[in-house]
Amino acid sequence: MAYTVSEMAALAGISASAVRYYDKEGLLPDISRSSAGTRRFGEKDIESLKLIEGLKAAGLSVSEIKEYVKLTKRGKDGIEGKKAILKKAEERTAEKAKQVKKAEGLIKYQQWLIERAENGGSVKDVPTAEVPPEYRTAKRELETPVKKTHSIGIKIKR
Amino acid sequence: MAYTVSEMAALAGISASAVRYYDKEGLLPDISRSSAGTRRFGEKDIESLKLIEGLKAAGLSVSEIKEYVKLTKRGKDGIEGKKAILKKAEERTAEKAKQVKKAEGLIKYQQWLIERAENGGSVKDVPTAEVPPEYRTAKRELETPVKKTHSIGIKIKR
DNA sequence: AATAAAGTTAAAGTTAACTTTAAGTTTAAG
DNA sequence: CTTAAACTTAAAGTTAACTTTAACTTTATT
Repeated sequence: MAYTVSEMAALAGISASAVRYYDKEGLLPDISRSSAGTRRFGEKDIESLKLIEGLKAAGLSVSEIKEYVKLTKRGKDGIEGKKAILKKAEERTAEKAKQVKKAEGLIKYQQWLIERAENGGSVKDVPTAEVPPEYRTAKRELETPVKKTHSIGIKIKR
Repeated sequence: MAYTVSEMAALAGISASAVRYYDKEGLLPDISRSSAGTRRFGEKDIESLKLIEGLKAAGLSVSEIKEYVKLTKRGKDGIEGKKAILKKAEERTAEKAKQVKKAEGLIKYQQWLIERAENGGSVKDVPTAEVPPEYRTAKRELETPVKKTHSIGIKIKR
């Protein structure tokens, strides 16, 4: 019923040093110790580690997880705080999803450009009309990196 | 027709130090210099910067972009290498897409658990039958962090 | 009891992609 | 010609999430 740090790490599929790190950072609340000072983990600590791993996979930072764990200990009083943290994570995830889509598009466009080059097409100044519609977004992104938010005074020529 | 480093940076929406960094790392090939040594960027350098930004957004690392640029200079001879780099980026992107989906699921499940707690439900030992089907994957992920690849000899109890 | 394996802490190291700083030139404007 | 603004380089700093190392102690087994 009592596990050492290495056993816990093995159970969670992470390293012992990571478990010690989480403990030091306060993500694992109230880990008991033997009289001599070695950590003794119990069943509920396994739950804690599972939650940590889950929250990490959900995109929370270590300090957010720390906060989340602290809020959990406050019971109902901690609910609003936890909702706020999850909402932020949700927004970041949505942002990442966008980036992934953009990346997919850019990669496919580059691949298309290479295919085209292999078939003898030029790589310079590819007319939009020749670009399959699904790659046009990517093409535009490669053409307009200029942040033209509203002319912040970019002076050219000198 | 000739831009300074700051002008180029403004055009690309990045910092001047980042442009100098890319130059130092060899992502911007053959940037010309004034007789006194200051960088002078031309139109084709704008193209280079655009490509760099695109490849970054596509998930390539700085060293991969360096390689990609180098391969581009080798023309047809570089095509296979470029394909390989893009393929790796494609795989990483697919992996990220998976992670994003997992994160979404875990976040939604936590939110659902909180809702449930607000409505008086317990948080400990939620029976799967009460969990909406769309959250069950997340629930399972929180329950099985154990990598049971094939018993690598995790010995418990001591 | 001896010994190896594993535990403990604090502090330093790792990595990527830049940024910041320092110390010194160059350029553009007046 | 004089400045202020911008340029240059090399080197050090930043950040997150761990990992590694060092020096030492505890535990398990023989």
